[in-house]
Amino acid sequence: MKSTIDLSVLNEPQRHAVEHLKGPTLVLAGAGSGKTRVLTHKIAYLVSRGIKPWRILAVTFTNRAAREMAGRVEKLLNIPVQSLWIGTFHSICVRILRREAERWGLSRNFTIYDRDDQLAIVKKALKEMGGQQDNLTPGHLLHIIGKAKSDFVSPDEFDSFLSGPNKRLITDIYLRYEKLLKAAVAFDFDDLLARPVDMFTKHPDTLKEWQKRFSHILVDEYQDTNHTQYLLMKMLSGGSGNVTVVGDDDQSIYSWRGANVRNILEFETDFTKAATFRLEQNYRSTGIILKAANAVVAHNENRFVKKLWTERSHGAPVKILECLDDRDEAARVVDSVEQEMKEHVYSPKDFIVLYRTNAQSRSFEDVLRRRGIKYMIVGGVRFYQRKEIKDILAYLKIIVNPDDTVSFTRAVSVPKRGIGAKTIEKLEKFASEKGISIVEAAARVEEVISSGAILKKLKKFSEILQSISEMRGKTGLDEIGHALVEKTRYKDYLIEEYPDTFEDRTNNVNELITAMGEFENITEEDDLSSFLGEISLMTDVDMWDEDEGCVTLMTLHSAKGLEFPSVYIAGVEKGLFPLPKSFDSDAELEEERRLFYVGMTRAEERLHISYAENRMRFGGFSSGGASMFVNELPDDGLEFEEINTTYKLSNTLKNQPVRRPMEFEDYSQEGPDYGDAPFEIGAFVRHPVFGRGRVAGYSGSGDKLTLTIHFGTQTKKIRAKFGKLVPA
DNA sequence: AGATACTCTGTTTTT
DNA sequence: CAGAGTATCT
Repeated sequence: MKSTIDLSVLNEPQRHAVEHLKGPTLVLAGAGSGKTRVLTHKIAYLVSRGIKPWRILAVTFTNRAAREMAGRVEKLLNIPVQSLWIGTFHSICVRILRREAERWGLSRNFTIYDRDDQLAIVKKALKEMGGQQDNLTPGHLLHIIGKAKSDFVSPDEFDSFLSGPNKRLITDIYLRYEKLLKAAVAFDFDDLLARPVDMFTKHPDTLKEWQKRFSHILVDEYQDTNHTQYLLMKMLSGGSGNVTVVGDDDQSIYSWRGANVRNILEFETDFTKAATFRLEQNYRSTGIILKAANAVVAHNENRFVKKLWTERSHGAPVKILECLDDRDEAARVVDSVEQEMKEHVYSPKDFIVLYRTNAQSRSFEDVLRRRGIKYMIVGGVRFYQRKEIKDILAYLKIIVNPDDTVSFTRAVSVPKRGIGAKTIEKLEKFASEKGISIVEAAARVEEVISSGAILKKLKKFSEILQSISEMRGKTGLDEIGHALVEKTRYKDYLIEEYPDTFEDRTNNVNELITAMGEFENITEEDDLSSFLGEISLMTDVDMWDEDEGCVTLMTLHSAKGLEFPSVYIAGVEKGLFPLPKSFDSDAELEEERRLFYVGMTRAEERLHISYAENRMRFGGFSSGGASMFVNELPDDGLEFEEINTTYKLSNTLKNQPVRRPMEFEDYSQEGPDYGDAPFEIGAFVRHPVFGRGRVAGYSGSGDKLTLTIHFGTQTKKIRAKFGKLVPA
C-alpha cells in the first residue's frame, strides 16, 4: 500500500514537522496555521513509508474531527484506511477497555454514565451519608470527583487531595459513589480514561502489547489534555517514543474540565530530545482579523509568545455592533447577515453566531425564525440527552447491562407503571442479597413483593425486556427499536404526557430508530452495546452537518477547530463575557480571553462583535455594555456601529473612524441610562429615552462631564461618563 | 404511587 | 424564569 505523498503543498515548518518521524515531536501551531493539515499529512506520510495503518494511533478532540481526519487521510492516500486507530481519548479508551475487559477482570458490557446518571448516583450516595450538608451540592461533589479522576488521584490519595472541614464526608461519599458505579457495572466519563491507566499500571504485560502495537502516536489539541490523558499517552508511547503532539497554548479553554496547559508548556522538558516546530503562518484569516486577535491575546501574561502572521490582505474591518438589548442584538446581527448575503456571495452556511452561554441562543432563534432564515443550533440540549431519547435508551442499556440500576429506575418508570421508589428499593435490596442483577430481581418479583397489582405490572415489564433481549443479535437494531416503542406503547405515552410537544418528541424517537438502522458497527462488539457506547460519547458538534445550508449557532467552546467566512461573536459584554466569576483569578480571566481569541480566529473574512446595554436575564434585565475585551481590540481596523446612528453623520467625527463606546449616565431621570455623544456643541445625539437631541453646552471635564442637550422642545442636563475618545 | 402546588435556587463552558 | 426539589393531598 505504498504511494507517494506530495509534501510540496506544505510550508517549511509544516514539512519539517511531517518528515520528523522519530522521537517526540511538539508542534506549536497557532490558530489557522494548518495543524490538521500537518497531522493528516504526517499520517499519510507514515503509511506511504510502509507503516501499517493499524499501528498508528491518532487522537482528536471530537468524534467529528476524527471522522474528518480519517476522510482527509484517505483522500491523500487514495485508498481506504479503515484500520487506522483514530478517535477521541474517550472512544479509544472504550475500545481498549472492551478488548482487555476479560484479562483485566472487568465486564465488557459496561454502561457509560453521563452527567445525569452520575448525578443520580451521587445523590444516592449523599442521601445514604445523611443527606445534604451546607454547600455540598451534588454538582459540587461531582466536580471534586471529576477533578480527582482527571488528575489521576487514586482512592488512597483522595483524602490528602482534599482539604477543608468536609474532607472526611467527601471521601466517604466518593467511596460510596465508586461502589455504586461498580455495582451498576458502569463507568463515568473520567473512568473511561482513568481505568485503562490504572490497569496498565497493574498489568504491565498488557501495556507492553499495546506499546508494541502502536509505533506512532499523534495527539491533536494537546493543550486541552488532562493529566490522566497525559499519563495514558506517555504510557502508550513508552515503547517507540514516537509521539507527535499538536496544540496551541493560546487556545486552551478547558481547564475547568481538568485540562492542564502545563502538558504542552512542559512537553520539551518532559520528553527529552523532543523536536519542536512552530507554525506561525496563518492561512485562515484576513490581516485585520489576525491583528485584532493577536492584540487581544497579548493581554495574557501566561503564554508562549508567538508571532502569527499572514500573507493575506487586510480585508474588511472588524465590526462592533452596539445594541440596546438582547433582542436588538439579535435583530441587528441578523440584519447584518442578510446584508452580507446580499452584498457578497455568502450563503447561510457561511455564517456562524457564537456566544458564551447556551441561553443566549434564544433571541437569535426568535429573529431567525421570524425572518424565515434557515438556522441550526448546535449544542444546548443535545440529541441524546433529550428525555424521550434517554427513555428509550434506558431500556436498551439494561438489556446490555442488567446491573445498570440508574437506567432500570428510568425504564421502569416510563411509561408510568405505578412502580415507585419503594418498590425499586426492595428490588435493589433483593438483588444485592441474592447477588443477582436488578433486572433479574424484577423477573423474580414474586419472591419480593406480594402486592398483586405491582407484581403484575413488573411481570409485564420483565416480559417486554425478555422479548426484546431475544431479538438481540438476530435482527437489525432499528427493528429492536421499533419493537421496543411498540411494546411499551411509548408513543401513546408521549401523546398523553406531552400534548404540546409530542410531535417533536415522536420525531426524535423516529430519528433515533433511523440512527439505529444506519449504525455501522466497526468494532468486534455486538451491535447493540457498540451502538450504545458510541452514542454516549457523541456530542452535538459530532452530528452537525455543515452542508445543511443553515446559519449556525453555537457556543464559543463548541466552535473550537471550525472556521467560517463570517463570524459573529455576540454578548461580548460586561457581566457576561468574561463571566463575573472569572475575576476570581488571573488564570480564569485569561482563559476567558483565550476563549474570545478562539472565537475571533474562527473568522476567515469578516468578524463582528456585538454587545447589549441591557439584557433580559432571569426575569428582570441587567445592564451590560462593552466588555473589557472590546477595549482590548486595537484601534486600527475597527468600525463601530452604534445605537446612535445619527452619530456617524456628525461632521465632528467624520475623521474619526475608530471610537470607543461611551457611557451615559442620566441623573435627571430614572430608566435605562445609556447612549453616547460627541461633546462638541451642536453635535446630534440620540438618547434612548428622550430620543434625538442636539448638544447645547457642557460643563465639567474628563469622566465627569455634564452635557446640556436640547431634545426638541425640552432641555435636559445629562451627565456623561466617557471612556476615552481615540484620535484617528 | 402519583398529582399538584409550592418554594428554592441557580445560571458557563462539555468529553 | 425555569427546573428541581419538597410538602401535602388524593
